[in-house]
Amino acid sequence: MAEKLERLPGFRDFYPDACDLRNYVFETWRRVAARYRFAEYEGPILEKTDLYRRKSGEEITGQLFHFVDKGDREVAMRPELTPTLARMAAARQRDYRKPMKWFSIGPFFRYERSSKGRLREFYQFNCDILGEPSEQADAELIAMAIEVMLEFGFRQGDFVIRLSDRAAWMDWLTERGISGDAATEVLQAVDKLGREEESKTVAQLAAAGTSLDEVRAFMAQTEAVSARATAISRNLGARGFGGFLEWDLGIVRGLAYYTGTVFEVFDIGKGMRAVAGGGRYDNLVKLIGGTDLAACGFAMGDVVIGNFIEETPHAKARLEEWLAARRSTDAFVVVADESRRDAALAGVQALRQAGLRVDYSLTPRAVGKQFSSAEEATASFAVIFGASAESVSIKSMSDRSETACEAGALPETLLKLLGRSL
RNA sequence: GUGACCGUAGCUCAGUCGGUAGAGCCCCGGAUUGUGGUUCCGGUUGUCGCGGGUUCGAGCCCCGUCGGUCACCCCA
Repeated sequence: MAEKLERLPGFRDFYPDACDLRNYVFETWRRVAARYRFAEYEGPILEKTDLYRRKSGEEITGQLFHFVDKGDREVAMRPELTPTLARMAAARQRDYRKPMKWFSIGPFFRYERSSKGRLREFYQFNCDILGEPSEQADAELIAMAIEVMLEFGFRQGDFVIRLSDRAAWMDWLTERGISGDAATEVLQAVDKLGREEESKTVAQLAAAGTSLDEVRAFMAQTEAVSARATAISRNLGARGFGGFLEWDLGIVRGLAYYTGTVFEVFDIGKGMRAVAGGGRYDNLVKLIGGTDLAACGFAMGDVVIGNFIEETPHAKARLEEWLAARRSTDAFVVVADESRRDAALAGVQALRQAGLRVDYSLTPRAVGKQFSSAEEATASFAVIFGASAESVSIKSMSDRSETACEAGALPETLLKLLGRSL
């Protein structure tokens, strides 16, 4: 009895349309990274499970695809790149001039129930700056995140950068003598402000030794909260990106390993979701690799940004334009007389070797069908090999005008018609 | 992990009171043996997600299970 071999839940088949969208996203990410002079790197997809335990604790294994390999090693499919980056950076940081501006695009896996924008398999664009403690690095990353969004065709009003400073929170808590679990409680309450019932928040804050009013007064400061925050606002303002910023000290980002600035790219349309997120994590490289190295970075996933593009008309239009260019065909060779198939094949190869995008029917088909295929392929020209030996006809698919030409002169003639040169 | 809704052709879906399944799209062929987007004609495809139960009889009702979607939890 043959069991149905279906795709695993939360994993993805990339049929051509989905693959085109994915490649559009990747290409856009790479183009922006190149502009900001980030170097591309990649790490292994499988790592020791301990690498993730070290950073996040044992609970993390509940959300990992992990198993014991044939060599009795506990291994896990990577759920994120930062621990790998920390390991790699710590091991070889002396080989690279600082600051190290690195980016990566690759697949990640999380064992959790999938929902909108969250699957078990997803791709992420990770950008990090290592070895630069100044907030000028944080600002550079935020600018890059904004530029990625602009490159996708998003505009002011589509998204905003929500940012906060976790270090300012830690200073504030320390001044009040709040530390350890109590500090965690406060940040957790702050994270849930607006989502949790106020009475519960009030009680939680009181138990930790502060109050909702005190917290709100602190949060009202926005970019004046710290010298670092002020510098970031000034930096981005100088670039003309001030309008994208929204200081909100309520952004704590999951109480992770962040030590300074934290920010997220937020969809302010119907989605109201984080499209990308990041921040400064100055202690992680030391924790994982034993070497002190200041670091900050952000990541953007392909699923949410893909949805956001599809839902935003002007971003989608840019995608469609890219797809049309990618799918176009310069010439479709029509074999109108089968006795000329050899000559047509020679023509196909000559055109392809000249760098043109050329297609034709692999097997004999009615001429009308071949033209339909040319139409379907959005070909600019049809090149017809008919009964009259030695000559071919180049027909414009748009205005239907035909140009006769010697078979040997086909590449030059067609390039000229396309407005390109050899 | 909790809850709600949904699983019928490759896709989108219809399927009445329980009586052994249909449309559109797509794809392929033809009308049309050397010239296109239209039109017309024809054709392929289903363990009705899977397993069990009720029934003379289940796509339909009941239970379970798997999968999908959404909300919550979480979000590195």
